[in-house]
Amino acid sequence: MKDISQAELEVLKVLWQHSPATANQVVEALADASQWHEKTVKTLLNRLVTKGAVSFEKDGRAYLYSPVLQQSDYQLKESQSFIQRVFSGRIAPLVAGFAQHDKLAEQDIAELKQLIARWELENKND
Amino acid sequence: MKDISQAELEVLKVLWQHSPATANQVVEALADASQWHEKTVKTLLNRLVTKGAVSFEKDGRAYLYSPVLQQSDYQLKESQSFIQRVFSGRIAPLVAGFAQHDKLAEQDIAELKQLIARWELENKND
DNA sequence: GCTTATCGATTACAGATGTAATAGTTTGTG
DNA sequence: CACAAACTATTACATCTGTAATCGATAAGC
Repeated sequence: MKDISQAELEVLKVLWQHSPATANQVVEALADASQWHEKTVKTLLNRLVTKGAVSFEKDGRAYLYSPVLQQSDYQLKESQSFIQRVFSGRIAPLVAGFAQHDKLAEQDIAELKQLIARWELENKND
Repeated sequence: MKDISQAELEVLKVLWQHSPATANQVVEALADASQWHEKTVKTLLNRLVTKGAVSFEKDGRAYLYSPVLQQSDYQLKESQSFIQRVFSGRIAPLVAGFAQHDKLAEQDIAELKQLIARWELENKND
């Protein structure tokens, strides 16, 4: 699968939230957040189809688009490549950077603690 | 500062590890990891200079290159934009994804626990 | 049935990027 | 001093990306 560009990602996000969707529904969903012309959004949809990240089925004259690439798969793959590229594969330094610059909220800490606890339960083979 | 491309980043990494460095030193440092032609590396160095991410001073006929953009600054900025783009700004889901796919090592957990502890010390105003 | 509005498909075009090759300049060497 | 070697600067070029406009088909209304 070819890389998804940043503009394409915004379109994909819409489909992840609600699919299948017509091109116009996607255009409308993006109307608030972006200033994209309808033609632009349709080009992006097309490129996503070409890249295999989105599929469609005909519904009369219009198409109904659905994501093929799932959000969780995208997130995992992008996370891994990002962490590899920028932090040589180590995840803690990323979180540490956030902590140092006050980008961590109470909620983040709580969630991190919880998932650490879960991890330790499942890996109690110390 | 214009965006640093992925190829440019590899060059920057060399300078973060050792600077100042001549173009040839950078070329050699990249010789193992990549198949880049010498000319390619020099083009990338040039683009980094144009983008303001790298500076140089003349040393005879050759230049000595140094990073202007610091690694920690780059990491923080990229992390924030990545987390925003891919995880709507929440960092815990990223770590959770790693945990679910067994991408977390003992050491990662240890580091995370430690930084959480530090965070809680500094934010004991609950 | 014909025309028009509406879809998707195709084409456009400038800037970024990957990956070099060539041109121009300086310097060490004979 | 002249020439060659070694640097950097400039140029090249295909592909990807952002951002649309135009073309061609088709469905809906009159």
